[in-house]
Amino acid sequence: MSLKTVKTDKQIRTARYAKAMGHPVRMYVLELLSNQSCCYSGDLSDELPIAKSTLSQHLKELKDAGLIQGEIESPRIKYCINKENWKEAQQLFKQFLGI
Amino acid sequence: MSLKTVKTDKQIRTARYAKAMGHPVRMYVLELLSNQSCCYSGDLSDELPIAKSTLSQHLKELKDAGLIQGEIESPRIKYCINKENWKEAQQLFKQFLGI
DNA sequence: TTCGCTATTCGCAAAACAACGAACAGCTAT
DNA sequence: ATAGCTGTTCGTTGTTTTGCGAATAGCGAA
Repeated sequence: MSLKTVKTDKQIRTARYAKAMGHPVRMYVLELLSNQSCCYSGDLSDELPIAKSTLSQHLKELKDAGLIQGEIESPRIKYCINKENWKEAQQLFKQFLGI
Repeated sequence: MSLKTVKTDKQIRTARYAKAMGHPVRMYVLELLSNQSCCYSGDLSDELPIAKSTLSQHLKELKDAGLIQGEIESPRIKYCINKENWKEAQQLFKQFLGI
C-alpha cells in the first residue's frame, strides 16, 4: 500500500457515516427513524427547535450519506432508514469499535 | 421534555464521538490504536501523507473528544486509546445502531 | 549555553458547516 | 387560474474545519 493511499476504502466509508452522525439533530433523526420505521418531515420540524430550512439541510446530508431515503406522499415526504446502508454502517462500526 | 431540549445528552455525546470519527485520518489513527495498543506521533506522520502540523491538529481533536490520550516520553509522545471513553463509545454506538 | 530533536501552536487561506428568512417548486383542491 | 399546503433551494452570515509553512516550546546531550 503506497503512502498515498494509506487509508482504506472501509475507513473512508466509516468516516463518511460518522460525519453524517456528527450533529445532534441528525443523530436525533436517525434514532427516531431506527425506532419507529418512518416519519414525516413536517412532524420532525414540529418537534425540533430549528427552522424548516435547516432541518431540510440536515435531511439532505443524511440522504447524501445514504443513511435515509424519502418517499413523496404529496404534499408530504415520508422519510425512513435506508436498510441496506444501515446494515453496512452497523457492520463497519461493529468491526471498527470491536463490539 | 420541552421543545428546547428534544435531543438527549446521550445523542449529544454520541454525535460528539461521531464528529471526531468523521475524518478518514482520525479514523485511521483510531483503528491503528485500537489494534496495536499505542503508537508515536512521529511514526504516524511518517506513514500519513499530511503535514506534521495537520496530524497534530487531528490528534488534538481526538484528545478533545476524549477518545485518545498521550503520554510524554521525551522527546516523543506515545498515544493510546482512552479505554474508559472507548468503552462508552462502544456502548453508545451499540445501542444507537442496534447491534 | 547551544544544538538537535520531536511536537505543538500560530496565522493564514480556502472549504465546509450550520443557522436563518425569503423565494421557489410541486402538488391538490377549488 | 388561483390558493393553500409541504418541503426545498438560494443567498447570506457567522463559525468551524482542514490544510499548510513558519515559529515556538520543551527536552536532553554535548
